[in-house]
Amino acid sequence: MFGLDNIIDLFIDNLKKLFFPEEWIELDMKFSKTEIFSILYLDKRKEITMTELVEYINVPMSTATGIVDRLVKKGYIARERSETDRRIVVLRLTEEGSRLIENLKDLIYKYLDMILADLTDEEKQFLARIALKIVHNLENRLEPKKAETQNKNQVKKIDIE
Amino acid sequence: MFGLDNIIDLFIDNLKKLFFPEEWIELDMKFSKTEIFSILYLDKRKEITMTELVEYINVPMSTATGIVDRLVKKGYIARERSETDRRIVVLRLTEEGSRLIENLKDLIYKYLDMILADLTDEEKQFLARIALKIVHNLENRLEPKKAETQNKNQVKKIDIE
DNA sequence: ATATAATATTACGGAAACCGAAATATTCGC
DNA sequence: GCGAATATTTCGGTTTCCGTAATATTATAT
Repeated sequence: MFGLDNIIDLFIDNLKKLFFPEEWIELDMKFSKTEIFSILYLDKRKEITMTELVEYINVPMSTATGIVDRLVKKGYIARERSETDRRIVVLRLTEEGSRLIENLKDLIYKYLDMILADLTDEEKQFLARIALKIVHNLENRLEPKKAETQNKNQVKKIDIE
Repeated sequence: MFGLDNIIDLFIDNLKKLFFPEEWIELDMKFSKTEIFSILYLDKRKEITMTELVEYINVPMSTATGIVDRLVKKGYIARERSETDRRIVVLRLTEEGSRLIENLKDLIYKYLDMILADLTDEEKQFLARIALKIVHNLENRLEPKKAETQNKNQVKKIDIE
């Protein structure tokens, strides 16, 4: 369509190089996939409950307990009871957890830097703009909650068959 | 440095949406990570030996045998002995395996298409060019084998401590 | 020709991370 | 106080990987 066809093949061929450089290995050893997602989600939300975590990473409650167990034992997240409702467990990153995220972002940043080394400044600028656009697109496309609720009581288009 | 700093945060926040859309789920259920890499590598190389596979996916031989066992049982790859050296096992994709790859590429293509929906044609063109550059950069950076072997018997730099 | 090396499979036992179901504990709201 | 909500614990089972060692088959070198 617009010349990305063959690029896809190229990217698939280089998938391994792209997503599994040496730098990732340590991370890969330290955490499972769900653990990484849990930490990242926690970093984003600052405070979440077990139920929220379960909804996000999409695992049974018993599994989530295990995941959190490990992360607590490793010292990356803190597990406290809510003051207002003592049934609820509140998760948050410890300082070590925050440091971990910082390091992770640093790693990603350096990795990107390496990958983008060949690009000119203009290309980088352009790429940054496009990346922003893509992320926004993603957000709208996969999470149109706000828009939905906003339009909820406005107009209801009815498809006619 | 060039405006990608905050973009990284944005991307991390959307990691899950980016890399684990609904479409991927079926794939995730059907294969382990190493299985996917094995199939993709096989598609790229057309024919490989167990040893080559092991070098690529970086697992013990006994594990690789298990991986291939599963993929053979599922009908995606064929396992034959080399005619010229009967110790060697030659792996190749079956027709069903090739179809699988085709579908996978199709999936990726559609997914990309969705993600890039917001971009103008010029932006897509530009992105294609940049992508090419990045991949080439990757190839040179992580696989300078040819250059190495060429220089092998030329000069040997000796580190002095 | 025989010993050695290379290639791969098989056979263990063991670990990590997950599933799902059921039992338990605490606490909240009514 | 009772039923619902929140989370943990327990338990048996599955998958996928690890690492070691034994075995089988074939190629190569002396």
